[in-house]
Amino acid sequence: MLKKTARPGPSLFSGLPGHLATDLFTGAKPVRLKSDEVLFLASDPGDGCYRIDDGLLKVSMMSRAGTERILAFVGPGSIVGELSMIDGLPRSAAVVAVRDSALSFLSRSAFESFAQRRPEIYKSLVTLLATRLRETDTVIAAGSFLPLKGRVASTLLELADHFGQDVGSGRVVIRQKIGQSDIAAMAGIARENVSRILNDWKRRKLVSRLSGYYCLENKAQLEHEAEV
Amino acid sequence: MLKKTARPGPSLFSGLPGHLATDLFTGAKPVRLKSDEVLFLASDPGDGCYRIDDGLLKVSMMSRAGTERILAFVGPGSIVGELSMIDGLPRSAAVVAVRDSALSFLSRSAFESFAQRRPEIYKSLVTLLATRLRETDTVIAAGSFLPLKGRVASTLLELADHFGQDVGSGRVVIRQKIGQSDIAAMAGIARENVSRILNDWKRRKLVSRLSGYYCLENKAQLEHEAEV
DNA sequence: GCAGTTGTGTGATGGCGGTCACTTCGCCGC
DNA sequence: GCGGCGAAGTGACCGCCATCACACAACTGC
Repeated sequence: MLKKTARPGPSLFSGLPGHLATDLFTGAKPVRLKSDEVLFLASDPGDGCYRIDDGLLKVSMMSRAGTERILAFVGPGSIVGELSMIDGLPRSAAVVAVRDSALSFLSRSAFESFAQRRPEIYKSLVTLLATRLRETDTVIAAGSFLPLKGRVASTLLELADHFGQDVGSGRVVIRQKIGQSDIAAMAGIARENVSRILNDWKRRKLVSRLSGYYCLENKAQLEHEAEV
Repeated sequence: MLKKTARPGPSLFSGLPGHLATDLFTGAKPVRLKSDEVLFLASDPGDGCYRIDDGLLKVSMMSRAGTERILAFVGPGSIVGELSMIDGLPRSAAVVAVRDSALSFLSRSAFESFAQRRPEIYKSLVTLLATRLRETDTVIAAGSFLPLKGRVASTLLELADHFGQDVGSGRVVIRQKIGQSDIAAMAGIARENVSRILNDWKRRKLVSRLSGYYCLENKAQLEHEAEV
């Protein structure tokens, strides 16, 4: 399981080092999305990436049957759409705004001319992609080895890593309105089971809800559930 | 589904452009592995990568219960272990020789001093990682949406992409001795079901076996099975 | 407040696919 | 050839989890 210290402030997810990002995205075209608006869909053509300035989006894949698998929620500081920027191939996943959001669009050519002047950007990109790769590996492992509970635990911990705020004695609040259908789509299981599991854990004091936000009461125990 | 034209010759999987690779790996320490020998295991420390010069290895993850999930088979020209080289973190997966193999080891420091002189290497690395990411996304999608048959089809097609040799009228032979337990571990399902599915397809003339090698008789139909 | 809408809780049911227990095949060495 | 042994085939069983079908809460806009 990948650990990341939850920081308040920006760069919640895999982003770029601050100074580089500001330079790279100066002059980038601002984009605004309203809640539920689609940035792009899988297999769309596209050759640029976006930095999230504000809001919250989800990265997901859809089956033809319409079921959704959420790969990640991404907030301010994160980059999305970098794969198509790199290789020019169609989008590999969809990105949809979960609520009103503001992004900056960077075209492939703009990126390449910037990279000409500042080749260090590639080094940062490499780091970013490596982080992504480790995360997806974790997802594959969870999907391969863990039973339902384990996957939910793993999902909650991932959310806590990205959006968690520690509130003493190991309690972590997930500071985003995430519903159980979202958790289900992240874990790749049925929504009903998320409900059952979460209630079980509530009874056993592993998690709680504070005014609509889920709160991990006993992270260590959850990590144990997520153990292979 | 990611398509790649099957080429004969080296660079079966994601590798580096030839000239760069030769420069980068001159002076790399040669490593030999016998069949079944372990190159490294997940969570091992490690900070260098390997290029495969000859042989065949598998990249896999193990559950604590001992079940295995194979992420990929990799042959000559491919790179493994690059994540730890990039970020210095422990190995994210295990790499084991499927048969006697020869590799070249490149330490992190050697890489970095090379990168100092030839920053273009980062660009290639970025491309390599992007390809990996697209592949793992495909795996997640298959695991999320496809039923057993679909996953087996998807696995066979992946093998065909990497190791396939076209032998006319759309027939493709997978030129590696891959057993059904391996296919099962790649698809993330039980070996018995691979057997049942493969036999069903043999009867329906979708696949066949030519002296121990699996052969896709009707790739189009398999692609249809792998459709979401 | 009330109705509409969206999110959540919980039982009943059924099926996909994993597991177990074999048998059968094919290949290698002697 | 003939054991031996690992890989492959196949049936029977059964458990996990998706699905269906609701009741119920919680949160909107009037």
